Parts: sequence; structure tokens; C-alpha cells
Amino acid sequence: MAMRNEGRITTIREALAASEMSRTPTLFNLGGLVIEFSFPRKSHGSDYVLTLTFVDALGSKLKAHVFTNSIHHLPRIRSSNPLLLLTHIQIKKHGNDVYAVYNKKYSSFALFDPKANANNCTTPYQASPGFDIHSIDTTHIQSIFDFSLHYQLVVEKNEYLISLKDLGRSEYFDLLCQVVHIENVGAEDWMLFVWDGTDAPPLHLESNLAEDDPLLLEPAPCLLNVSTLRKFPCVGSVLRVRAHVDISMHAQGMGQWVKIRNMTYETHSGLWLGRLLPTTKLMFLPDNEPTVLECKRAMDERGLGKEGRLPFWSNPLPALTVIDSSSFPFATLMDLITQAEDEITVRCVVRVVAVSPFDVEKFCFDGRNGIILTLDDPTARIHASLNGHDGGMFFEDISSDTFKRRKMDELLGISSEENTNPHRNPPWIQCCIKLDASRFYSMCHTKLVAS
DNA sequence: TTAGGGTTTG
Repeated sequence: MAMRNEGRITTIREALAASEMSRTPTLFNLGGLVIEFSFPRKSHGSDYVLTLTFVDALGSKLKAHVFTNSIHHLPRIRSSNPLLLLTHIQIKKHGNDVYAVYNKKYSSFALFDPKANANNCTTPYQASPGFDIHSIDTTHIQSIFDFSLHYQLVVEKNEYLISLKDLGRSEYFDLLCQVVHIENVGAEDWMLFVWDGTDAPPLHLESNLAEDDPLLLEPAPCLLNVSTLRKFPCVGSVLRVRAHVDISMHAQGMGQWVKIRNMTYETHSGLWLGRLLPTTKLMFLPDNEPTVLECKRAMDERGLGKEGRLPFWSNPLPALTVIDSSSFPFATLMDLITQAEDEITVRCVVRVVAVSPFDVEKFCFDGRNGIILTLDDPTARIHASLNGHDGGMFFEDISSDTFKRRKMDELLGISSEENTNPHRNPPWIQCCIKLDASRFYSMCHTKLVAS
């Protein structure tokens, strides 16, 4: 195969033009900044594959497909816009799409973090075995380094880009968000925790409440310890996103902003669960990217006091409950979960998504006896007890079991035409919740309105 | 070789 200009790095534009003209396959050296990439995965052939898009010093973009024997030999993109050098690369066409193909037999690559080595452009953080920096004209490398230091990535907005508050609007979507945590939840299963400061919409639930089912607290099995949860934001929803690929080698420090392109979602027991697709692409964004700044500004406007603690979706608040004291501070359920103090009572706006026992005739509020309520807000879901004196107070104005049943149905969003509506939509209520020294939650100072 | 893709009413 013919190599064009050995040692020289060609511009993308030049390589495309030359490959168009040439009748025989030609190899090129290319260099640029990686702006988007797929997760590493097994190809349908014998190799592992990762695709990426890079931009060169003239602003041209090109996709590259990298095939290697081992998943560990694929490029690792660990920061926003690393510098990529590709040598002995073939340009191929598929329909109207043109892309670079990395062949493990004769191609090589190297990745540099220009921000980490501004003064040393010859030390890659990762290189394929065949890579030799001395085979490339260093003046070309320097020009790409210079370009990288001034490059400002700007996310192109399109109709697929949504915020978490728009979740469910389309089956496939893009998300611009901050990664707050990554957890390995099985051999090949990873969970990504992402946040953009907005509240995911409340979901409808199955009307058919299984007997005394307190519902799941997480959309998929994944237990996080309190120290991890304490690093999560307390306002806005943190979406759990399931990934069936090893995302560990791209794992960033907490707080990295990303654009996830082409993902989807599922729902489980009224909880959102995002899902990465084999075609999902990731873009690391610098903290000063304009769309990121817009996101942060919206968060600042929401404020962090009382207003910021009220679910975006709870206005107007139906008057189903009253509280007997307004002296407790407003909090989200995540405020409560991550609370460092031993004991505290707060005011929350939540939905009652389940109750155990379901049968009101089994309700008993003697001493420590009571019921378990499953409460959620845009930030979390918890089990809270309602017992003893607080339980008595909650139902103080509700005398008969028939009335109690009607009020509980109202609270759980069960429609009176039971057989016609398969879903229920619990209304928002205000309540007080106490966290005790054993980290149990209980509802208190709250009363159902008898009407 | 593999992937490629903004996605299916047959």
C-alpha cells in the first residue's frame, strides 16, 4: 500500500482529496483533537472497536474507526479534547460517509494531553506499540499543539438535546450533564450517575399496588454507600444510566461535564433509568463550554433556598395535607439522606408512591406501631414510617375506615374509576420528616385535610 | 472482517 509523504502530517482536507483522486489505497498521517468517541466494545469480527471523531488545525472533522486485538489497546479518552496522532491510516467511504480506518497491522496512534504537557509535546499518555514519534516531522506536531491550546469546543444544539426535565419526550435523545459518579454493578454492568440541575418529571405508577409492596428505592440494583451519596447534589435529579460496556477506562473525576449522544430510557416502578446504546457517543466538555455555562446559570437562578427545594412539578400544590409548624427548614429528600447531623426535622414536598400495609383496616398507631410510606421527590425515594402519636395526628380528622380508604387512594393517586385507569399519579403533598440517630425517617407534624 | 446508524407499521 502506498504511503503518501512519509513523516508528514496531512490535513484532513488534503487526505480526503488525495484519496478521492487515487485509484490505489493510500496511507496518511493525520493529527487533531478528539471531540467525540464511542465506548470500547467487541466488534462482530475478531477485534475490539472504538470509533471517534477528531478535528484538525483547519477545523475539518473526520471519524476514525480503530480496531485492535485487545480492548486494552484501544484509545483511552480521559480528558476533554486530547490530541491524537494517527499514522498509516487509510481513508474509506461508506455511502456518503468518509472515515479513517486504523488497521492494527500497519497503523499506529498516540494520544497526548496538551493541558498536562504544554511544554513537552513528545510524550504521549498512551501510544500503540508501533508508534514512533521520531518518524513524524515535529513541526507538524507543534502546530497541532498550538491549535489545541486555543481550541474552544462548542456543542451544536439540535432537536435531540434535552434536559432531565424533558425526559420521556423522545425515545432517543442527547443529554448535556455532569457525571457525579460511576459504579461497577456487575461483571459487564456499569452505572453512570448524571445530573444537570433540573427535575426529572414525576412518573405515573402501576395502579395495581401489589399487596404491601413498598416499591423499589432504586430503578436497578445498585447500592451506594452514604459517603458516595454525600457527594451528590441535593437539588435536581440524578439520573441512573445503565451501560453494558466497560466505561471504567474513560472514567473521569467527579464533576466532569459530558454530552451523551443518542441514549434511551426505561422506567421501573415509577423511577427513570437511562440506558446507553451501542451507538452512544460521548463528548467531554470543558467547564467553560457555552452550553455548560448556560446550564450552571439556570441552576444559579433556581436558587438554593426554599424555592430551589420545591419540586419543579409541584406548582400548584394541592392542599391535601397541612403541617402544624412552619419553623422547619425546606429540604429535598437528598438533603435528608446526605444529612450529616444525627437528628433533624425538615419540611418536604413529596409524593406518596406506596404504603404498607395497603389495607387501612390493618393500620394501627399504638406506641411504636405504624405504617411505612414510600415517598419520592425529584431527588430521591425513601421509606418513612408513620407511627404512634404522629400517625394518630395524621388521621385525626379522618374518622371511618371508608373515609380513610378514600383519603389514602387520593394520596396514592388511585383514581375513583378504578377499572378505567391502569395508572395512578400521586399528587404532591407537603409534610415534615424527622431523621433520627439510627438514620430512620418518620413523618411527623403532618395532618390529612378532611374534605 | 469488524463499524457505519438520529432508527422499524412490515
